[in-house]
Amino acid sequence: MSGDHGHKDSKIDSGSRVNDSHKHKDKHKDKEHKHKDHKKDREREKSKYINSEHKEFSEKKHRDKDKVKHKDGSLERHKDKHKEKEKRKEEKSKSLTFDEKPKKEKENGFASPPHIKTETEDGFYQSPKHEKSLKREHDDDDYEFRPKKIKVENEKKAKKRKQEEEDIKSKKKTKDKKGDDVDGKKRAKKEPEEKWKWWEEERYTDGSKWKFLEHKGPVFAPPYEPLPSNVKFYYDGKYMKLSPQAEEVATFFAKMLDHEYTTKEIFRQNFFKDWRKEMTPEEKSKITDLNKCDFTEMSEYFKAQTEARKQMSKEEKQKIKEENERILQEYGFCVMDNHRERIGNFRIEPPGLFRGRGDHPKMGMLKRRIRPEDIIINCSKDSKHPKPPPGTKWKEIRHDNKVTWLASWTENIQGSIKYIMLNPSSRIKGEKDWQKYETARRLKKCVDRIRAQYRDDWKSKEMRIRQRALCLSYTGLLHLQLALRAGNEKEEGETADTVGCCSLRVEHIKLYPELNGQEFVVEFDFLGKDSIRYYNTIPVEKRVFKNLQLFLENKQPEDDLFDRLNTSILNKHLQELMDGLTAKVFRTYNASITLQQQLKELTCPEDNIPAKILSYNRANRAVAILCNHQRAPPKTFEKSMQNLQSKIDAKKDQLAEARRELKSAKADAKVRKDEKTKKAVETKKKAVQRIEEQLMKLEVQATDREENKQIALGTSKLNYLDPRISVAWCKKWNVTIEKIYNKTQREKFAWAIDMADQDFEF
DNA sequence: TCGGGTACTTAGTAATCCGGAT
DNA sequence: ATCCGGATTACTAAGTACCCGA
Repeated sequence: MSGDHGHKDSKIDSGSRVNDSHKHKDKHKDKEHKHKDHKKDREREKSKYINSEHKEFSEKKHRDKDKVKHKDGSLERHKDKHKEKEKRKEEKSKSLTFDEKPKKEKENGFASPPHIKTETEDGFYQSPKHEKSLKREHDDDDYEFRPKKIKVENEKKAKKRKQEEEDIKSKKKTKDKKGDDVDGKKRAKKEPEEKWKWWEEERYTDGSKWKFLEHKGPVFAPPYEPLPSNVKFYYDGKYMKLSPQAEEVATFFAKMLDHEYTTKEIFRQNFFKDWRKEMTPEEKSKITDLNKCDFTEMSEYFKAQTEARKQMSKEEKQKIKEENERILQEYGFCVMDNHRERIGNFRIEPPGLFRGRGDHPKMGMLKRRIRPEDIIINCSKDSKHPKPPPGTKWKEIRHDNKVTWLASWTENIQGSIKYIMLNPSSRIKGEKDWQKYETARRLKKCVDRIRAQYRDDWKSKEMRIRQRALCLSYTGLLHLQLALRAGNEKEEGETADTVGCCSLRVEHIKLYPELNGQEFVVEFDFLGKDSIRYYNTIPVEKRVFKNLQLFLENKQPEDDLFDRLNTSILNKHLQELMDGLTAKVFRTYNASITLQQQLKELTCPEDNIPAKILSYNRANRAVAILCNHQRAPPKTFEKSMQNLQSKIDAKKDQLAEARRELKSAKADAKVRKDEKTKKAVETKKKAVQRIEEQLMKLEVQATDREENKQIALGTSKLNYLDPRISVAWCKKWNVTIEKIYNKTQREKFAWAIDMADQDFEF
């Protein structure tokens, strides 16, 4: 097995997509040039100060992380679209070209996080490419694959690979990692097939994603059930019977009445506009003011329904559960190349009101009901095609094995396409994931080269090269150090105003020649993906600072910071530096390398298991902070902390009591010296120990939770951390994998769990 | 080069599940 | 048996990346 997945399958067969003659024309092109002076009264304030030296996490740092509330409103953007566009065009035409080959000399020292150096020094695994990739070769990298153990497996694999088209059921596996048993039993019934180790098999080299694909199509949202007649809607205080269509849309609003969304003006406007489209002419003429609409009875009705659902008897609940399970078994799986694979989202999104995140101009719009006529089915020709519901037709059936989706439709809010795809545990997702980490590992090997190069180019007399280096230095700064997202352009007025690296505007950074005793400090403050605030201050080299100053010159706050840079230019350039390198690889690389480094640093060999896990979580946390993965502090957070604290207090009392007992038992034993009392002493001693352990466990838990208040670990764990690092760590310290990954995660990372041994190095 | 389109990953939150405490 | 709260799962929005044709 080689990790040397060619990373651009999609490129291989460009243009060969079947049937791309289908245009989806229902795109929303009616963007009235609305004013975008929408107030940025962002609902999110959960921003957090991110320490610039995120690399070194000490526990203290976690505890006294300052929180900076988002006092905002300052980032208003008043743009004249036309002017803006023209300006852009003009600037783009002067755009830089990065046509030169990178130089090779090194001169390190760009404010690089220390760990990176360390990492690059160990040149593990010289083992040169055994098994070259099936796809294009990469200029250099020996993809050190994992040492011996894996090599053995490679042989196994070699044998297997012939069977390719046949049903390959790898007999013999089931080295159950303890704890899997439970799952094992459960699924054994449903899945006679033993766990398939796709990672021991050959990948497609022709750009196809599968040879055979059969599924039953998606599950549609249940049809609308009109309200009982006693649930009434009032307009201007008077009862009014709504037509079914209008009523349905009204219920969407009624269901959200408790949510603060419904108080927002944009939401209300959008909703009302779309609602009116569903009304009969009479309704339309009557209902002209949303403020006069009274949805409370509907709202009450739905609340009662929810309540009733909760109160259902066990049997009823069981029945529902079984029904769901049945649907899952029927529609939740497909057959792809001889294997039954779980589908990720087999249900069509039900109609409702669009809930954008942050300050979204389209919040409240009606998300329409999707019908079979909207659905494109993708499956293989020779499969049993899914049947549309009686009396309906699919929009189209195609057989495109260059893509991974099973069904798709065009959504009416943004006009984008939605897909039904496989679960992360599937081969097709897993391979991609694995490949992603291999690309990041290749970056690790040349990151020093990249850094050295742009530093060198910087000094170049030649303007062109210098400019290229500047672009790169932002890469160095923004991607390597800060792990920012790339920052694609977005259509204004279509989405919330958020930015990433390339789309940063002048108003998003501040330069301080001196701040808190540090020289040349850059402050970042902007809203990123999902309108999560990113705030960070970081000292930079003088040269970088000066260049940034230059960039800010003669610009308005709402101008682009990097006016000649966009993700496409950036990625094109990165591609030249390393095959498969794109902006997002830096995030993956950064996250994984940080985890590995933090684990090394934080894990104490003599710690017990809970303490080790705390260390793991802290390492994970370091990454989450780096990547700015935040969450709203759970509503119940304070209370749950209190509960935990009282548990700890109780435990402490218990411990004191146990100690007293032990003492008296000892005294007793001294006097009496018989077997019985001796035994009693032993028992008491054990009790004390046990309680001490429990106490310590609770305290660790409290620390962990406190530190986690507004940081979400899940996202990085699932998307950025090479699972093999975690697996290796578990093996090294004898921590069972279940402590780190839950069942779903174990399924997703089955490949890593199976293949990584404790020596794995990212 | 630009806009449009497509495919796929990454993201936070809401809903639901489930197990332990009462 | 029920209730509570944390853990898990479901959901779907919001990103990245890259292709294509004019």
